[in-house]
Amino acid sequence: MAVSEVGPAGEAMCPHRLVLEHVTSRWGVLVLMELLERPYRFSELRRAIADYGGRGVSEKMLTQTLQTLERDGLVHRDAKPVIPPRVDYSLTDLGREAAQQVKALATWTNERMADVEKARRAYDEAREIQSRAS
Amino acid sequence: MAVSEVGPAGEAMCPHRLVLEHVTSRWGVLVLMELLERPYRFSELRRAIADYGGRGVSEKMLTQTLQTLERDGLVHRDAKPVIPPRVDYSLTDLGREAAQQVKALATWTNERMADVEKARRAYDEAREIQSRAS
DNA sequence: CAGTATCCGTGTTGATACTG
DNA sequence: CAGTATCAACACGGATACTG
Repeated sequence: MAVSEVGPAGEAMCPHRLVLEHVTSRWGVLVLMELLERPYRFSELRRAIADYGGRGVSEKMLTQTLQTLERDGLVHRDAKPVIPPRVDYSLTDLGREAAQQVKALATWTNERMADVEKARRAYDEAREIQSRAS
Repeated sequence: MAVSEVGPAGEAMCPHRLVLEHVTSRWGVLVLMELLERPYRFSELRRAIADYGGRGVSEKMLTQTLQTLERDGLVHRDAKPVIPPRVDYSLTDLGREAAQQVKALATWTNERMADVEKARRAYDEAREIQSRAS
């Protein structure tokens, strides 16, 4: 069957929001950023993403993410008819543009991390004081 | 209790990925983009987001999103002690930077929509033909 | 290796009711 | 108006087993 055409709740929404959701999805972000560096094979990509920490991505989710991005024309899938199978994933021109935007966002996040953490400490401290006054 | 400190699955991950998830989250994206235009009150923001289509955001999710973004230092919350209550939300300088990145991504998505839809048609057609050869 | 298919737990979400 | 609290549903994501 076809890859998901609708949002999580199945409701209609303007089409460009869907693409935005695909691109900014949990694994979509990481896939695009990795592929920005170079093409990857399936398992290779899975390992690369695992290095970001956490549990990493399951085969199922990676497959799903790649299919969605391929369908949107952002990722190119090159399946070589050899045994054992070999499939290379790379970005299309369109995908490269998307990935660069995502990368910019990730870079910004990285640069501003100190400010964010400072804000978080201030926020938590304020709440701490407030709850103390119960 | 404190606002979510961990990812969906509860696992540890590098801190900047968390911020990225907050910013690119389902409602985070829309909140940031709306606030980039001007400050909003709570319900006003809820209505504005509903106009994007779909079911819109629930009060709970909007609250949660705003709290997360506030804690990260991206959103400023200004609660006036009046009756009935009035709370204005706006972007901090940090938040404005984030929102601009997000906006750029959304704009790109919008501009490239035609290409994406073309790719989707091609993808679906290819699968159609393949399934016909069963 | 690179998937697909299936089942299933659980977290995220949303509806509802309630408070200040 | 601007939330908080509680509960139920459902989609997401993961584990496993299987295929080409």
